[in-house]
Amino acid sequence: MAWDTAKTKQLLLDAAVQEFAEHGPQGARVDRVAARAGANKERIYQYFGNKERLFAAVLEAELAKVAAAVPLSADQGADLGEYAGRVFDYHCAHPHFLRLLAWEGLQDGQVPVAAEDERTTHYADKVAALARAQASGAIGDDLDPAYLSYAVFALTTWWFSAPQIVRMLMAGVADDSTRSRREALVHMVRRLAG
Amino acid sequence: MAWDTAKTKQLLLDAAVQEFAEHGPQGARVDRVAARAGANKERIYQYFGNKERLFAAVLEAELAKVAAAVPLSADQGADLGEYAGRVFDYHCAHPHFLRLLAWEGLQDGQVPVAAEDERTTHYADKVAALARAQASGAIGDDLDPAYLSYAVFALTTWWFSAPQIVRMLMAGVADDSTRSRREALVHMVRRLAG
DNA sequence: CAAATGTCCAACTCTCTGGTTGGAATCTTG
DNA sequence: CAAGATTCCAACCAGAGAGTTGGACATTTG
Repeated sequence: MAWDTAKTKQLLLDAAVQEFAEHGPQGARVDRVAARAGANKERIYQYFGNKERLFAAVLEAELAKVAAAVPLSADQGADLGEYAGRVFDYHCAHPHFLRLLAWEGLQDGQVPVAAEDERTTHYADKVAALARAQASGAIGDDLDPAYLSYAVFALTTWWFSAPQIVRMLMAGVADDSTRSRREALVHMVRRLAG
Repeated sequence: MAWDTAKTKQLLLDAAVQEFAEHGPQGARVDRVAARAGANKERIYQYFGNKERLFAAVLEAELAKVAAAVPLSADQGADLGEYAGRVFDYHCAHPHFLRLLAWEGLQDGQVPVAAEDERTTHYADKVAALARAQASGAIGDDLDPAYLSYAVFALTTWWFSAPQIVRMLMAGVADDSTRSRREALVHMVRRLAG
């Protein structure tokens, strides 16, 4: 049988995504990643160098996915609430992504953020799209567009970042389904966008 | 000299707060906690049992502090924006607390949340205060008070939960000082409260 | 003061795990 | 098909770090 190194590498990366999302960069076990992928531990060091760089590779791969999955163009920015809803939907479907991001945020200040320049321009694009929507009058312009997008991301993702707090906070809510969370989110973002 | 075990225990707890905030439950090193406190590692096992229970003790201690520091009574709830501002100020002054909470949120689903019942009623009180403020007409009532407090916490804390993303998001903002963040936050919460 | 109890610490154990290695199997090339 | 390169893997290594222990010292109690 012919070698299929690309496939092995992909299997390892997928396994690593799961493992890192569950346990974080510290708790993740290289052996477990290899076992999940049905490959040998040594392959990881051959392909990715070490655990730290494997984590970086995982982050970059997932960032690319999410960037492609939920674009924000100028016209879509017109209904910011619905955009937030779509981001929310994405995270519901791929709950591991925000865990990876959360772990990245908690990393030691020493380790550089993965693909920082690329991501910075990516966010700049989003902010610029909001600025255009404001200029066109589609949404209110009393907030700096960067702060407005801050609000969108904060409101959209905090369900996933602090699930234990959300659970305690929502203990008394009659209907706290995913659907009603989404509705509340869309409602709140629309109001913020004015 | 008389033994001062209470002091040693407190020193260990303080050191553990720092260590866990910086490195998380996985990355924290028991030896380092002992060294920071100028005590012996064995004291930790004597007083707290093991690393996991030390982490729980750390969380409970800090939760008690924060609950006492930023109360939300019905009348204070009238200006929800200013309440959010005060919570923001607290976290600026004690940045380690939200890191602890973030790590708690990422824990394995297996380990029980520290002081869950107590915290649940604590949050229920806050939500009830908001509900009263809504009933009195001080703030708008088109949002479930639980979702409203979700928004307050999400907007107030995401700066700290995802600092790397905030940094990239704010790269193009002329004046992104703590002050302007606080102003934007108060403004956004006021608008949400209607 | 002497026994009992509690506090402290240096040194130890033992498991876990990131990373390596030597060699076997597989593929490519001439 | 032979030589060289590449992929694969089982076993190994070394260090780290959670948790323990044995005994020295301090304090209380009778």
